[in-house]
Amino acid sequence: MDNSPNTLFVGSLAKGLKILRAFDMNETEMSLSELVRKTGLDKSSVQRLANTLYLEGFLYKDGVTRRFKPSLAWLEMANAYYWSDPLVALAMPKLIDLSRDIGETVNLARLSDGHIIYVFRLPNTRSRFAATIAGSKLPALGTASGRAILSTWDPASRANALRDWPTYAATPATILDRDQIAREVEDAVRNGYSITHGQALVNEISIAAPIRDASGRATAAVQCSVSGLQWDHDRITANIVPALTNTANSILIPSRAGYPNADMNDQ
Amino acid sequence: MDNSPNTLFVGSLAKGLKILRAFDMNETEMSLSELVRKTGLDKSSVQRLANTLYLEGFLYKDGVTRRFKPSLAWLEMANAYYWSDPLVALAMPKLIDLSRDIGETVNLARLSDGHIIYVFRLPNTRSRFAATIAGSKLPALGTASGRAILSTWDPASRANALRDWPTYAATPATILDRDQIAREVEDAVRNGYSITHGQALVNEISIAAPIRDASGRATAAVQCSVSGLQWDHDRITANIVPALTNTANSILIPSRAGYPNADMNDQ
DNA sequence: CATGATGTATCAAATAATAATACGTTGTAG
DNA sequence: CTACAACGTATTATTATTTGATACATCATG
Repeated sequence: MDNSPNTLFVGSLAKGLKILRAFDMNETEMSLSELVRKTGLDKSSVQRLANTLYLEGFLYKDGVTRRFKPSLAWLEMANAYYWSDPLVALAMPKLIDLSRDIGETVNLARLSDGHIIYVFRLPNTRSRFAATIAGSKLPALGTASGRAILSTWDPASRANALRDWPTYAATPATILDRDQIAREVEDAVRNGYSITHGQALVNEISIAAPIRDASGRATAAVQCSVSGLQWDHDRITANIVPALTNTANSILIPSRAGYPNADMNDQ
Repeated sequence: MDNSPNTLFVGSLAKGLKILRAFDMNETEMSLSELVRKTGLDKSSVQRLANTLYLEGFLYKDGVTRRFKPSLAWLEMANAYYWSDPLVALAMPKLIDLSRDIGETVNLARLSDGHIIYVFRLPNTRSRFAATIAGSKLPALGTASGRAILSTWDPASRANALRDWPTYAATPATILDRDQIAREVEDAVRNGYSITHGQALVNEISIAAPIRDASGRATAAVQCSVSGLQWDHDRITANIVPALTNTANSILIPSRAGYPNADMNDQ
């Protein structure tokens, strides 16, 4: 496949990871042959690799159906991530306060390769399941968080992102026109926050404010999601935006002592 | 090491996983040589494996310090887990309601190999960071959730667990005496819930109710954590316990069509 | 009962991972 | 200012490990 024929590259490990990545929202548990189909790997390889993952506790295996699925070890990995990302510890208490304040769902979003990943979420109302769990991934250009982040970038980087980042539809209302998205980002530059209607879920309004680093540039955002059936633009501007932007602005990312602010996560 | 000399076992993959597991609460980012020390693997192996994990996007690498740390891919794995565990979708909306009701932190806890893993958490008050992030792992016998779960087991299995499961201290107040823990479990059998004081965090009171499957046996629990400085036993019994047990009882795990209720996760 | 799909087990062949070694850089101590 | 130690990186011959073809077992279907 895409194996670098590099001597510093362990193909078997990469194949194993490919099996881990085969599980997602749509494929929550898979048989051996389904894994073969989805990964494109050899049957024998999948057999050995999946078995290894099973023996190592990274996959559960149903004794009856023989199907594999993710194990709780996957959550322990998330836990290790949470400890490793300084922004999480920094933002968590403030987002908890914000969540209590406005009584609506708030999220911490991070940028990763043109996509937004929700790092943690504090749901306050029943909502679509997808909107309540961490680790969800969306094209950044289609999210309030992505646009809020972009609004802090210099014009050149912004233009590149607006040209290169992916866009695909999540709901019928998803905006795919890059010029229109560019205008939304311009709005965010002026306002200090971004707002979207039904981009990820129908009738969901998202409001996001960027979390700037010492240089003023953002790679993360605080996002609030509310129901379009219960909130209109005026009430959002009055009751949510101030608290949201305050929260985002109060999160001060320390530039690493000795080094310029190099962030491992962004871009 | 502990390699099964099995032909269905891929050693390189297992070593790669060992590197992933090296990251935890205490070691959030590691250099090459730190990884060598922590994993016990050969320097060259770690070099190749870590490099592979980096190329595959499972580790970030700081360009300046050359240190590795978990990537956002670890959260995407958590996301796949959430989709794969039917209990999560079942419990999430009810826990959100519960969280609003009582205004305190509620968790979904799962049993895994004598330990409790917090599957998701809905924090409502600032608290110790460790208590706000998913994927945390604690010895089941030391947690309200673990005891609530055990209280639903038949006496024989319960006795085995009380004998075999690990116990180690998380706070100075942690109870390590297995006879005393057995009495706490007996209390839970009578009451339908379990309550602990300062077992995981100082001054934290935890209350947990078991989530029973069709046979009446539990491998998961709803847990609520409150501050011992603000809550006493009476108020907890009056204001939290009813809502908590109601919530837990309202979560009905469907036995899989055609199969007896075989759960891949437990024991 | 035959057929096809799937999970499991085995084994010879050779590819792909190994670990020793050497090199370049950085930071510290003498 | 030099020497040394610690670390990350690169290279290579050797060999062990992974490979994938094959065969067998089990189960569901018509």
